[in-house]
Amino acid sequence: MSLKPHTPTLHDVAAAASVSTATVSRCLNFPDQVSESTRINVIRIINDLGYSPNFGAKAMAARRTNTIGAIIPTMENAIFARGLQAFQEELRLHGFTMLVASTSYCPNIEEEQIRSLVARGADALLLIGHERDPEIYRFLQTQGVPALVTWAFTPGSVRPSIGFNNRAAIYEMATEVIKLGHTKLALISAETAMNDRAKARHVGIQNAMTYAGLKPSSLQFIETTYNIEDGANAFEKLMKSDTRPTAVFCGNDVLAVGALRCAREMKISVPDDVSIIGFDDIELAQVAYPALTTVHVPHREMGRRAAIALANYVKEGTPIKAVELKARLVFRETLGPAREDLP
Amino acid sequence: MSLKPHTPTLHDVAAAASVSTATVSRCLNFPDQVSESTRINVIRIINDLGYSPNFGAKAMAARRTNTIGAIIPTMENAIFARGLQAFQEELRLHGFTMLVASTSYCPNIEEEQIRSLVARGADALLLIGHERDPEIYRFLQTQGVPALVTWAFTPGSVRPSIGFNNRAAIYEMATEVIKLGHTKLALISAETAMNDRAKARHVGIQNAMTYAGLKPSSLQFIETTYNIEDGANAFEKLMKSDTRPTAVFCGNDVLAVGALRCAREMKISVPDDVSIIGFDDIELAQVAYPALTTVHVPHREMGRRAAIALANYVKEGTPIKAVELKARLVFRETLGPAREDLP
DNA sequence: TGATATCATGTAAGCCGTTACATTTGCAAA
DNA sequence: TTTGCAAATGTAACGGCTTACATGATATCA
Repeated sequence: MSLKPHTPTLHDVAAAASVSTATVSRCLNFPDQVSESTRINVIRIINDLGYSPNFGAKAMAARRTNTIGAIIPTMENAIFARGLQAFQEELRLHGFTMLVASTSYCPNIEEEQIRSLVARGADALLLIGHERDPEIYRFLQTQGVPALVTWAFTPGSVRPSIGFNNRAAIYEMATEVIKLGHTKLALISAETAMNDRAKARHVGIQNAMTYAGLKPSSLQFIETTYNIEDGANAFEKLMKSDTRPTAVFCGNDVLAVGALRCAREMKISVPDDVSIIGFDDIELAQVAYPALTTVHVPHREMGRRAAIALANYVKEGTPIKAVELKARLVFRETLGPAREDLP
Repeated sequence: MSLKPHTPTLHDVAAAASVSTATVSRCLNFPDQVSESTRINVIRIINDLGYSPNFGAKAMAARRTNTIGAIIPTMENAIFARGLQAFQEELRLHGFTMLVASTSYCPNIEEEQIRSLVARGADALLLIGHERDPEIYRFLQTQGVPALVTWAFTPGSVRPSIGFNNRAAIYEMATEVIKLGHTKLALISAETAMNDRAKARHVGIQNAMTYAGLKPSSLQFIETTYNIEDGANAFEKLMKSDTRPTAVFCGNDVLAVGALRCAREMKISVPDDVSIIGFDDIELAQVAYPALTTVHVPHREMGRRAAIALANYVKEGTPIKAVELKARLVFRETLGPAREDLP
């Protein structure tokens, strides 16, 4: 319906400059293959006409888009924002453009987005976590689109990934928590279906409990979606249960902040009455009051490394090799020793 | 370098199904124009082959991409996230896909991104704020790509926009602040160059001061980038100046939260010693402690309306008409009466 | 001076879909 | 059986760009 006022094409430029389309194309893509005089002339005409190459046509002819797609669960909170920012910045340095899509943590939408980005000609894909329908990996295979998994590093996984060991990181934290005398633990988690990170964190805590002689089955476990509100609700439920935990792990900082808010509303003192532990260490964590004890994830580093690996792979075919980064415990103010006087 | 294992094309599907490419195309785009038997057969083959249409080719042939681009200053914080989410959701309902790009508040990058999205065939663009090089508007004109401005509604502007009146909103807030006895005001703002929203907010406060008989030039004004850290630094500077303000407006909630953190570190009580006012009302504002008094921006509504307007324009040519939404003052805990006993 | 290498430019064949238009098929009515 | 029409399918042009290959012009050297 929007009747376009004839967008100028390569042809138009070529005609106006009295050269062939090939020459114009070369002016744009291989300037030094063209004599200076023609180049200057062509460039001038390009500007005059307001010419802009048609991406689709270009992609089709060149069979390359210099585009890398990133598919993340959500843009709503800052969890992936920083890593993505770094990814993009690094990609840019290598001459690539990033295309983002988000899935709302829904596998179907993820599949749709993957297909969409592939159709759009993404030269490669950045994915979060390993776990997804094998059909999808097969599809990527047929389409010849390499995909790199981040935000997770699972030793011995088939596919290379750049990330950290979710299980080990939370295991370490849980060990510290237990050392402080906590025995009644709870975890407010993301839904673990098709989410290997969430699963790994669940297992990590249980491992630590087992190691410390606690019954892993005593870990109170709530799955929920990732909003501040959800964190608050889950926390409230825990606090009202008859086996009130003394330490609450949260699947991420957003949930933890929600829990914190709920505690404030319920006049439950943190960390005196209950400890709260986050995950990710996004800015929110430092700003929260009391400041959140959490697991620091090397977002930027992860993004940067992923960009480099992917760029090199697409440009030179350098095989992608897995990289394990370290998550780090950050002790702030929401973790304290367990109260002894509770029922 | 990445030698692709021949991605299946429409032709391949057609050959395998012993029909023409036209028929396959119709199976995908107008299923009811095809007999059930062939359709089923074709679909099966499409799945077998893992065929996926080439976006570029499709765009070129159909001269339409069903893609709408959104160009926002940043994804790092949540300011635009919610609005964008709503924009995308609504777009999806209308059969469009959203492509996002961010500019880091840099006009050059913005121009680059606009060109990139146009080249990618965006049927329309969502832009934040009015102010940009007229050259860009001319370019969009030549390319026949409609653009809709949001996050701002400037009465009497040439271009239709869907947003709120930044000046009026902050004017209202400033009036309330002044009513509480504050006379020494400060504003921690985003850089105002090429940022009409920031400018409008600056002017809005000054207007309110003038109206109340205060000297607008007495407004202490700091321009900075948008990070928590920046908010903290700017706030510290203000608190150490000899004309310490009693109320500090912040260009957004992120800066305000930074200011809040700094106040805590400096043992300055909020709102007893100083009031802090945010802008946007992102989730952060409720979670902050003390909870932030701020200006609520109708993010989701804005995103939704923009999506509807753009979708209808692209599909049916319905002219886009400007919509003014209302921002709302939200009084929480960081605003209190001015202290009288200060020097 | 003629042979040859070098550089700038042109020609035209794709890349992969969509769609206007043409053709074939199937079936009901005459 | 023939005619007529609608439904199903096919044919092929086109969209904008890249690039292998061909051509033409200049410079280099023996």
